[in-house]
Amino acid sequence: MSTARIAYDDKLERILRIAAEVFSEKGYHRASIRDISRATGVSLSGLYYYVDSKEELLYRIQEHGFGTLLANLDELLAGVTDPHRKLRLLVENHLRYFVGNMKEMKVLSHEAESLTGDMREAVDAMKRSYSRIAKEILAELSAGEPAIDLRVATYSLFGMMNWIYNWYHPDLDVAVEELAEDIHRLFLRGFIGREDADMPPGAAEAAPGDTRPSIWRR
Amino acid sequence: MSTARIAYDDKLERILRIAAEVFSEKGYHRASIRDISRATGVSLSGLYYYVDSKEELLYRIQEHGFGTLLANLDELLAGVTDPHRKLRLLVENHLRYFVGNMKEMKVLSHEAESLTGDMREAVDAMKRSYSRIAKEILAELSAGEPAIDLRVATYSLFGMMNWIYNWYHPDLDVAVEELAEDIHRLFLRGFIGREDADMPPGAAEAAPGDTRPSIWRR
DNA sequence: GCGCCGTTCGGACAGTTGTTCGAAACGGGC
DNA sequence: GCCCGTTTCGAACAACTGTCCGAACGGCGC
Repeated sequence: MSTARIAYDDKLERILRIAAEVFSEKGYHRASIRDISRATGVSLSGLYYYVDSKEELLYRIQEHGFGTLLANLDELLAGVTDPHRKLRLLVENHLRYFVGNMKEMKVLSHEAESLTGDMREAVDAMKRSYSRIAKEILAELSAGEPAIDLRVATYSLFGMMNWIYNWYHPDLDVAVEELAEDIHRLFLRGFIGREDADMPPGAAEAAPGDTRPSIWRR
Repeated sequence: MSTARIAYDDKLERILRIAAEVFSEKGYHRASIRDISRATGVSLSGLYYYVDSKEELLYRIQEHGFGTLLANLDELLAGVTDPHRKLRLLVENHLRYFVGNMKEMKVLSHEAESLTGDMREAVDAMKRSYSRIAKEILAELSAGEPAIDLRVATYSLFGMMNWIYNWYHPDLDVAVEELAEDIHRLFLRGFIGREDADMPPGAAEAAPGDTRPSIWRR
């Protein structure tokens, strides 16, 4: 019974992972269930044993990706009070997962509007709490006198980070560590205005290398 | 004869403008030619008198948008030598058009991969020359010792600017002028590191208010 | 060996897609 | 008033879409 459950979960996970690849390559609407059937080796109707609809496939991919991103951020931020450190951890967490799961993250970033109804709302809610965390960190960081509109700053940060699926190639470009460092520095100096003022020692250092290569296996 | 030509052009332009709206609302693949027929009031087969295929519709929208963006940038940069000033003008030009033509620009940003073959290549070529201009400005700006990888910096800037279709609402958010100022400051300080050093007076000032509200009418 | 139940799949369904074709309507110049 | 090139459209096409149904399969407990 338990081994059957595990087999079921494994197969579902495999379907989701491959579906994410197909969606990221062709786009959600252009990709057909038949494409996913072909890519997974599971028959057309067989897919419907694991999932109720094509939309649920997209939902579970987004839910899974965003859930992991959020959970890991919570874990990383636990006990940390210094906002400089928090920002650094957020950027690093975000980019590490983005680069480590480019296909899935492209689907998260690019297919935001492809969900409808309750599933759309559920994912949007996660997105809202994620950006609220970021916005609060920036508010602490600017401490009273934000020279730059907080909404503009928050979404500029996300823009820098989420845009990478449009250009970043792990083979050609700088490694993730440097990418995270560059984007962190770019944003922080721009936002704070003065270089590293008030920053406690170690706040800008990289987090210990907790790689966790795939969101599908923890 | 000439008035007929004008009528033809006007109608084609109207079709493209409305098609851009439909594409931006439903996405290119989810929107059907029938949707565009309904929105424009032109019959299904009537559309094919103006355009050879659905893909050409998308192509002409992207071509038109990018072409205007590039042409106006060229015009603005003509004769300007100071890289600080150039950057400011680039950001302002980009954001002004983005905000003034949000629907079309969303189609440019979001449907980059929806074109194929030669049309894709043609638009990609425009995109390449646009980012080359930006990259060269950043190279001049950093003058020999770029603390941040140039590719990372360039695409971070584009990320900030192009992401706005995901969050910016003209009614709720700061005006375009402030948006451009914030993003310009955010990026410049982050990239240069020291505040406004070496910046000639007036370089950070806004360009004269040449609004040009729509790319479809010049 | 038998029956059960979780799993798999071929084949079909109705609806939608982009595109085409031939004919009709239009309008300016004779 | 007629003619001819431009413009418009209804109707149809084949291909493809997401989803569903009923039958078959497989291995496990008895």
